[in-house]
Amino acid sequence: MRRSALYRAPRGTSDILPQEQAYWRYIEQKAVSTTQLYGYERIDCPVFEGTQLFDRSVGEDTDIVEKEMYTFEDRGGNSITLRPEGTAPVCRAYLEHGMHNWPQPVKLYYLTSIFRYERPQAGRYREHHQFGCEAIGDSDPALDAEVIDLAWQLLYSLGLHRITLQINSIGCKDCRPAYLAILKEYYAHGTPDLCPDCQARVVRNPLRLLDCKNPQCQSVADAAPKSVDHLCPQCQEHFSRLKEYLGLLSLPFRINHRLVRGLDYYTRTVFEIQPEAEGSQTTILGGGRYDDLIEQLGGKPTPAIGFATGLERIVLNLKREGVPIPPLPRPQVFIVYLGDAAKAKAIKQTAALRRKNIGALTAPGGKSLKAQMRQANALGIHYAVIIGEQELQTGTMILRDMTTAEQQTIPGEQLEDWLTARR
RNA sequence: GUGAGUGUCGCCUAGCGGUCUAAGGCGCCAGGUUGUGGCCCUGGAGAGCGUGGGUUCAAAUCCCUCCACUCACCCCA
Repeated sequence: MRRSALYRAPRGTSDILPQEQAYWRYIEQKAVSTTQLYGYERIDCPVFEGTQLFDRSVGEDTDIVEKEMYTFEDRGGNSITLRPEGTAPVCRAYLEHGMHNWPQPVKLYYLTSIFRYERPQAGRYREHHQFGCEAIGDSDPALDAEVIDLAWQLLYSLGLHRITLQINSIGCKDCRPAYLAILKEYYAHGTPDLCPDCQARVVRNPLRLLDCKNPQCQSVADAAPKSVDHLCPQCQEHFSRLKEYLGLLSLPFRINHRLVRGLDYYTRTVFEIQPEAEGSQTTILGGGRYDDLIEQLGGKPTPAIGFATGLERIVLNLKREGVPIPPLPRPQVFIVYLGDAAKAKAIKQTAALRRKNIGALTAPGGKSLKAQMRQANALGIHYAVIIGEQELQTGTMILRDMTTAEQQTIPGEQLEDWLTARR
């Protein structure tokens, strides 16, 4: 038993410890710098929203709304939900702040925690973190291509090279009903033994029939009518232009006729990026167009497209692929002292260096010289400075390079310059 | 919601009915002469074996309960 662990992080949540932070900082920095290249600006929305926002946008028949939301009543009696996805809040903000008056499309990115009540497993948590981009206010397939390009470049530049891009078009509100009718018709005939889930889907959410993973449904779904064969002329045009633009960008995409997504708001373009490696959590990044969402939320008809990617899954894949991660910066110098007079000097010197933006440490407590040196070494500090009686009297310091074990004595007043030169 | 697996010091692991007042490695702390790290050596702190119950003369070791965690299904990032 862990006596020290009377309290534990709630199921499906985890502490991101210092030794993991290099991964997170790496991804964050790359995400920020990459999106800047495409003109995105950051937005941070509240951790919770009114429950209705998600009911309306994500779709009441989706798993997320049906059984995965953290919903509760606040003290004022309002139904509140911890955000289970990032797009709806951004759209809410778009409307609330009149962003339709900004230059269109409005390009926003977010980096936040997401909450879903699920059974945790590898790459799936109750609290996880998503990085997402939304481009709101333009329907040009060139924008679709640009967003997909951004998603691809982000993952690729992180060092994930063994990835695949899949796209599909699931039509719009004009042509999808007819397609769904055809799909239902197909499933109504000649489909002897569907899994129980699919039997329910035929009525409730026929599009989802296509991505059923149940073996007995595979062949049926494979041979099902394809959405791309039943697009209206506008959607057809949109999709073929998209493919053309993706070609221009040299993005190696594959059309997956069975790619549909689990949120109801998607229209036309949907896409996913998956790692080539085996594993249960196949989707590392997913997104698509949602041309009707803003209108559904009470705005004017406003086309939009976006994607989101799970940071935990990126970390998982970075580790699996053995991608080298740049280490986080450490203090440059550790000041070691001998005796009380030297300790006072060390404290002053450490503070002075910090005020000059040089990371510096000194050991609290009455540690021996040996212990201080050990600590400097264990922390991976590049330089040690030693101040003892002799140095105090001569106004010098011993400067030791911990990586080469070379050391020299320098005048104390030169320390700052010396370190600055070697930063 | 369903299924499978696991549960011994901070981490990893040994022990599989008595020799366990539980062992080792990593890590941590302190030393290895007088002012110096990494290797090496010595010592120290640190668990009573997830929980409750049962079987037994005897349980970390067998059985059951519950709990937790992990993995997988579903779905999603």
